[in-house]
Amino acid sequence: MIEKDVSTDAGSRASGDGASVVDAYAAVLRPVRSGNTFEETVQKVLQLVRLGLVPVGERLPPERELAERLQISRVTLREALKVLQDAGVLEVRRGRYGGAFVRQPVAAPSAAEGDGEQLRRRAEELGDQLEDTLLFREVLEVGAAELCAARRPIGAEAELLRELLTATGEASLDEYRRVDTRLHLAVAELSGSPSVAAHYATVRATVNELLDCIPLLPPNLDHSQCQHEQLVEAILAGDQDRARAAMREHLAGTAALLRGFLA
Amino acid sequence: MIEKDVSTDAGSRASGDGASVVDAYAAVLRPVRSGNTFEETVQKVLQLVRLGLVPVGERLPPERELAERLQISRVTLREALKVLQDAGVLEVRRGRYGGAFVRQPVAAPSAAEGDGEQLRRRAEELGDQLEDTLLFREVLEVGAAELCAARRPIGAEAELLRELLTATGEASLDEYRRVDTRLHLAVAELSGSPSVAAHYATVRATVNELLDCIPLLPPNLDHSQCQHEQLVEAILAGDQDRARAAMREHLAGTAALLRGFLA
DNA sequence: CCTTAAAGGTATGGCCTTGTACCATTGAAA
DNA sequence: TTTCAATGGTACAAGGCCATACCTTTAAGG
Repeated sequence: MIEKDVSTDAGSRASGDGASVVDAYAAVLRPVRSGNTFEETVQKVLQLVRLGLVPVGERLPPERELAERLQISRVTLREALKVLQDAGVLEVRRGRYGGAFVRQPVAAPSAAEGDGEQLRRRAEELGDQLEDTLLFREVLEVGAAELCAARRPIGAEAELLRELLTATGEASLDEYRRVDTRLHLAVAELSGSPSVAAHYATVRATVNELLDCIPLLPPNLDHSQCQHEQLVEAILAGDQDRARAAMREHLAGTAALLRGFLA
Repeated sequence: MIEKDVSTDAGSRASGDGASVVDAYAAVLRPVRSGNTFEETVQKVLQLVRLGLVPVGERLPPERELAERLQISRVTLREALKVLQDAGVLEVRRGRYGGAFVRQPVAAPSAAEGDGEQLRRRAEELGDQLEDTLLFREVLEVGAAELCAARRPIGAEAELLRELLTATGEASLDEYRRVDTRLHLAVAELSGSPSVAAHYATVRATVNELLDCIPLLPPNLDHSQCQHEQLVEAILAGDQDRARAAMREHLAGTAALLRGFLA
């Protein structure tokens, strides 16, 4: 019953009269593909680099393996690698023991342009997507922390978390972001939902791109590490509420940092 | 420092020695596209139907509009519609005031095959993806409820939630699933993150496909409605903790129902 | 009736993507 | 030194997907 306003409007709201509150179809009718295969592939490979999964100086998996895992043809993959090579992100060497190596990123000219300039440019490119990204990240990470705690990792999984926690504690400024990313990604993976992990990886790559524009200060780092400890402790204890709270607080710090530089 | 185990393993773990705990690349190196454009388009259109966004008897937006919103060519869209037409999901009529109309789904032969038979088949098709879907759904919905409460909808947004709540309360068994979906989707949209809403739509379409295999009982329905009231009340009050708790409890019911039929 | 606007139906040429097979280079190991 | 296997580099033909333009059908409204 009551097929009036709320229900029957579903159709008309989207097509004709212009979205009273929300476009009912908006969540479904989005672009099927975010670009051509080649562009998406460039982003995927960039993710491997931005997330620090392939450290500077290391090489990507061989083309044939990459193409297979990404389910694309080697030809298309190579087009993407070519672009990244031209952009100076990768260095490709031939022959046995060759491959695509991650190059040292060009030192950001942050001294030449007041801190935050580059960040603002990036943020502008993202537009509304920035807020979306930060919110989506929060949903994913807080949820992952909670699921992870609910599963109460033991054995090798618990050991992995402990190792990563130690690593973040001992990491230098240079490697901190990379190790930090690995820790968060591990939590996402130990949530038990591959989808959560995959989407987190995508979102985090975007966030890292922004974070790389601003300086990493030791005080922030100490504070961050303290929260990491809280988080891992809560997860290993199986305390969902504390895990969630610790993660949320941790994220609030990052979000505030970014918003601060943008304001 | 400590570039040992945890960090340096990133590469080798993925390529060579076989994933001690998790494959470090797993979250990133997934198929770039989940199939050809045409298949993905079929799924998108099916989503509109499964989510009840286009009710039985109503018609989809015109081909030209659909193609534009999905960012695909009309040719490809038409191939997808053709398949759905052949499958009996849509009825396409030509001429002005024509279009692709949603047909009454064929009555499930649930009487002929003991309840849950069809469900088990579907679940088997999904495999590991089922658990992933349920977990991902929980993360998205619980997170959305919390964000939604944090934004504390007012005015038209609050009104929308109230209307949908009333609609679910007064809905008949036949329309319940559709209106329920609309309510949940509204919460996801009011989270402020389009990504959350979009992914929820996808996940929910899968869940609905499973739910449509099992009978809807009035007792479950009453219980569900009670939780809806709790949820909306908490959201409108801006009470994040209660909103999260209400949503989680609500989802636990559905998950238990599904798992029960599968066990 | 006839007109007309809105919808689905069809055809063509071109670019993107793929699968497959084969070539070229390199450095470790025999 | 020679061999060999792993890795990047190249070529070609088939199919997918797209933009565009145009045709056909239908029912409301004059």
